[in-house]
Amino acid sequence: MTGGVAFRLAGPYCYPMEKKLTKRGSKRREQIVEASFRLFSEQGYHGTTVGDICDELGVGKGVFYWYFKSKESLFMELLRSVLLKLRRSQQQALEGEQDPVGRIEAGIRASIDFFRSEPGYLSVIRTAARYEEFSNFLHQGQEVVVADTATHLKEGMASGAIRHGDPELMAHGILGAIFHFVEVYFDNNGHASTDRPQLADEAVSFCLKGVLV
Amino acid sequence: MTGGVAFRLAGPYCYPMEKKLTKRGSKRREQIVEASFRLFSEQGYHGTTVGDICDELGVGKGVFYWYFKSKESLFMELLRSVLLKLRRSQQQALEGEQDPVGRIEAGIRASIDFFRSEPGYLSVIRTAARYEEFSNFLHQGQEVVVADTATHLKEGMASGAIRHGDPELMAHGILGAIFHFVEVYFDNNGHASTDRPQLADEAVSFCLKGVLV
Amino acid sequence: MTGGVAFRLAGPYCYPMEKKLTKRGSKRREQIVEASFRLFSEQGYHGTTVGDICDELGVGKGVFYWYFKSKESLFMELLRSVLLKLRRSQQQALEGEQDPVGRIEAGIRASIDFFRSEPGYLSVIRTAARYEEFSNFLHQGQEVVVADTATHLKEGMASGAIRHGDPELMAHGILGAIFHFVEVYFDNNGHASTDRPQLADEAVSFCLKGVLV
Amino acid sequence: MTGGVAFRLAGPYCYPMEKKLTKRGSKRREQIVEASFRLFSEQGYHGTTVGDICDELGVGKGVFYWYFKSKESLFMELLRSVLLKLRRSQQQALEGEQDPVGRIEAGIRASIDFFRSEPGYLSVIRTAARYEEFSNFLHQGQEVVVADTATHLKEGMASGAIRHGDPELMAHGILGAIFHFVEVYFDNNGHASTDRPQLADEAVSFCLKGVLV
DNA sequence: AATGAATGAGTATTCATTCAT
DNA sequence: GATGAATGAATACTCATTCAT
Repeated sequence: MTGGVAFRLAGPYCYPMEKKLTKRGSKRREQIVEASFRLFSEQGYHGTTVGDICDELGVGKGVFYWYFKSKESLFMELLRSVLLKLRRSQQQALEGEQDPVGRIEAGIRASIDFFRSEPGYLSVIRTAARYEEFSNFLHQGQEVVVADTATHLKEGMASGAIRHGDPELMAHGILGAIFHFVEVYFDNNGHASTDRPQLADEAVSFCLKGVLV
Repeated sequence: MTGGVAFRLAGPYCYPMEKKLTKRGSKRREQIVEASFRLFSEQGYHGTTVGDICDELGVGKGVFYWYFKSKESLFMELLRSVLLKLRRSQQQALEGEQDPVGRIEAGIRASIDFFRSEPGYLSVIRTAARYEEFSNFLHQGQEVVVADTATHLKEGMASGAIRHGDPELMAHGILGAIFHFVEVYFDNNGHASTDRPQLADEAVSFCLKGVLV
Repeated sequence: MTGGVAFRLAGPYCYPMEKKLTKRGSKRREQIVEASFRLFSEQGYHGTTVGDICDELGVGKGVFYWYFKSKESLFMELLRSVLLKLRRSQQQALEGEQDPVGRIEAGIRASIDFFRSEPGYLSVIRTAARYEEFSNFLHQGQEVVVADTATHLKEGMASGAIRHGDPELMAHGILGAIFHFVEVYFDNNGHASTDRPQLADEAVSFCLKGVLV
Repeated sequence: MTGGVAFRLAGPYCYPMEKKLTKRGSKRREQIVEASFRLFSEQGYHGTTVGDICDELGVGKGVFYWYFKSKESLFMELLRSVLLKLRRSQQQALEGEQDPVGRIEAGIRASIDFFRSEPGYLSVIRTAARYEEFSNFLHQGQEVVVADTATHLKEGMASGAIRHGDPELMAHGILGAIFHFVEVYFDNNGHASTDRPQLADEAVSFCLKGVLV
């Protein structure tokens, strides 16, 4: 059983354009990815034009379309890569955790650390959530995380550590709360960031213990 | 102390354009509001053009600008109206509740019922969250709800009903979870709706009791 | 021989719409003329909308078209009226002057005083000069003034007071210089007004020396 | 001391958009400049749409915006170029003239020749005078010419060649007269052009007599 | 006389994408 | 691989004028 997110890697948009790239070409491609990540984070998807990206690198627009089929497919690649990174840090965090509750806690902490480490990640995900073109893909990823978390919850219920209830719904509750915390406290979108060291502890408390005595 | 959300009613965008409208005019205005509510819900803000709205009603484009200053201001009006309605249903639900925990529960149930009653409401809010022009306004509203919920939480802590912790953070957790539930279960955005009658009960359980035994 | 400007009073746009107006109607009409004079002066022709004018008076747009055929015809009326007033003050100034040089001087002084008395007059004329629709009419008026001044110049040449030369061209020189002085020193268009008492004296000096033997 | 007009060459709008243009691109850009010069001259600024310009060349609208930031900036470029050309022909004319009166005469003749050579130049300047967006720039240029002419006048006063008086005002008189002559005699705006060979001579007479002792 | 409502052609500008070289 | 050039549909908003009441 996997302990993290198992995003579907197949499907539309999945593989980068089939093209044999020279060393120089790969470098150029990577430059585009980096520049666009920065720009999308700062200005949003529609706020960033293909021209912006090319200007940033000082290249003509043809370059963009040499490496990417479209603006949309570039963003999809970015999104997929962010989700993959998130999944990997979650998986790493779970390794070695035997206790289902411990796994959930580790996942929560890993997620918070992930978004704290690079606010651009949150930005990409939030942007993706905004547009139908991407939200389906995001949804899929989300469902996998939920299913995974639900598995841990079920284990916990079986072992008596977790109260009985709808595990899918609980998982959604956790996910919603965590994502909201991250949005509120790491937001770089014009509002003052209000990160606090104990955020992870309190988030874990909230999700695991609830608010009642 | 108010028991619900107290969205600021003053400020920019607050009052509809000052214009004396005849009965016919008010009707037309209302038609525009309704049509645009529908179209924005279905196609999003940028996906809906002023032309779409006018075509829907079979009128010239000038009509739109007779009643509204701009597309943006119409959307703001829609947004304000949705937030106001939400606030009112929350306030109604709180009336008569003495117990702080009861108030929180009532607020949660009212919110869920609200978005269930009309999926377009959620759509408008989500759309607003997407664009900086509106997200500030939304943010303000959110902060008020959070502050309000935090007040109930503090009362509960004082009375020993609620565990000690950061009330603002707890309030954000509740809000994030609820909003996420609503998004997942009432979403009409291409994904099959999966509403379930016991959603409110389980949401209340999650938020109030937590997931641990 | 006339001593001033004899603007053609016939032609297109010439008579106000044929309509019997009640006392109240005449008043309303006058209000429109006054308000639009002010607005055109401040904001220019295209910068002033029919809506602006009606808003200024707090009336509906129908009112405007009850009294005026079009925005254009209102402006023509304004223009005609300004030119008429200018002509009248010039004529008054000439009365009693026997000497042709004295007549020219009087005309110059009268013109300067006229535009100094009400900067809006200049504004209307300048606006008229900007648009083909009105510039023809203005041109006609100008030609009459020129012809008139040329007559004085010819008389002066006959009497030996004025050097020989093309009288029409001299007249244009005077007119051009005067109008430019007025524009530069009475301009209210964002540039600081720099009116100076001795302007008329110096203008007369410049123009008369230019034509004197 | 400069002997002509020293239009400010720095400031906003001053440099054309920085873009590397191929030979083909430069050609296209030049085509746009030429076509728009013609159209602006014939139809005025607001009377000429970006669409007109592109249609004239049989290209898509995007082309325009590839080479120019906006319609306004294109017109500014046109205006700046016309003023620069005018200044250059004035400067050339002054070279070698030692006598201040001679310099003034040369400047007058150069200006008249300039506008006679290409009526479109006048049209551009007149158009610029119509719109606040451009009139400030024009004003600056004008002030420089006036200051320059005033310098010559002062020299002439010192040497006793020119009567005493306000040099700035005299300079404005000359400028106003010349510009008016040009407008009246070279106008192509629907009125028959009535150019006459001796115009320059008579203009010089009028202006110099006006200022001579 | 007057009002509010409606019209609709008109305009500058943007931008993802394609193409010729 | 890369460039600059070109495309053209799309969009929000304006405003003189007309109309129904």
